[in-house]
Amino acid sequence: MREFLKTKGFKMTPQREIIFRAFFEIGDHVTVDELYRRVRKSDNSVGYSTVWRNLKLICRVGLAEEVNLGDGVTRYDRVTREPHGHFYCVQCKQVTEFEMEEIVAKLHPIADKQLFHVDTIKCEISGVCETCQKKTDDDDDTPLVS
Amino acid sequence: MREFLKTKGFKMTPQREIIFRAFFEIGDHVTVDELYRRVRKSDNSVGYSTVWRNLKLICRVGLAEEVNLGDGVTRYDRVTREPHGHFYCVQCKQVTEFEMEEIVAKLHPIADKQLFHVDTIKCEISGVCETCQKKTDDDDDTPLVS
DNA sequence: CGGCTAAATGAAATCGAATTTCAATTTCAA
DNA sequence: TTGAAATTGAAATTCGATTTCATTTAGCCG
Repeated sequence: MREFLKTKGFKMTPQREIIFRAFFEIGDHVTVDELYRRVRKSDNSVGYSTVWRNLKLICRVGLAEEVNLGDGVTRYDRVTREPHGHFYCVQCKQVTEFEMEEIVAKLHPIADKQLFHVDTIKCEISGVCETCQKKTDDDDDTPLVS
Repeated sequence: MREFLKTKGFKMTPQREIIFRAFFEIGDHVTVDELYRRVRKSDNSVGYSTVWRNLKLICRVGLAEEVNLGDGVTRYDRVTREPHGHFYCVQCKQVTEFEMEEIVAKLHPIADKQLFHVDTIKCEISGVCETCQKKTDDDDDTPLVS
C-alpha cells in the first residue's frame, strides 16, 4: 500500500495506515463517523478530518466510491468488487446489496446511444426490508395517500 | 388542484398557487433555489422557506420526488411520468433522462427475491455529456489514475 | 356576512454534514 | 541530516436543509 500510494505522490503515515486498514476491514456503506469511531478504538488521537480526508483519498486513488442514499449522509463503498446496487431500508437505514452485472450491461448501450461518457452507474432501491415489514404490520404511520 | 389538496387536509393559498404552477411549468430536476428565483418573478414577496415547504408538500402528496445526484443539492422531479433514470454530467451539472421501463422490470424480481418492499427505484449515470466531451478534448485535468 | 381554528407564511435562527484553514508535525528523497 | 512537500488535529467555516416563532390567512360553521 505504501508503494501504491508513493506512485501516486502520497506518503504513508501511521494514521493513514490505521484508517486504510479499518476501512477495508469494515467493508461497505461506511459513513465518515462510523469509520472515525472505529479508528479511534485503535488510536484515539486521530482526528475526524484526517479520517475524512483519507476516505476522500481512498476514493481519489480509485479504491472506493461515495454512495448517496438520499438521507443526507455520505457512505463509502470499496470498488474492488462486482458492480452492485443498493437496497436502502427507510426505516432501519440498513443497506444491503444486489448484483447488478446484467443491469449494467443493459445500461451501457443506453448511454452509448446518447454519446454519454459513463464514469459511474448507480442503482438505489428504497423501501422497507423484510425485517421492518414484519415489525410494522400493526403500528401504522398515518399514510397520507390512504 | 384546490380540491385535490382539500381531500388531503391542505389549504390553497396564493403563494401555493404560484409555486405549484411554476413547478409544473419548469418541469424537472429543479432545485429549491431555482424554483425560488422563478417564483419571485411572479411575486417577489414569497419566502424561500415557503417554496421549500411547498416542494416538500408536492412530494408528500405524491406529485414529485426528490432526486439526489450526489452533488449536495436536492432536485425535484414530477412523478407523473414514465419511470426514468438520469444522466448527470459532472462537468456542466446538466441532467438529462433516459427511459427505464425495462430496467425497472428487471429490478423488481430482484427485490422480490429478497422480500424487499420497493418504494422507489433510482438509476443515476454520472459521466461527461457529449457537449462537454468535445469541450475538454484538449485541456486535460491531471488524471490521478494513470 | 363575521368568528374561529387550524394551516400557512416570511424572516431569522438553527442544524449538521462537509469542507477548509492554519499552525505544528512528519515523511522521505537527496 | 536536512529541507520541501505532504499530513495532521482542532477549530472555524460553509452551505443547503430544516425549524422556530410571531403573524397572517383560508375556509368551515353558524
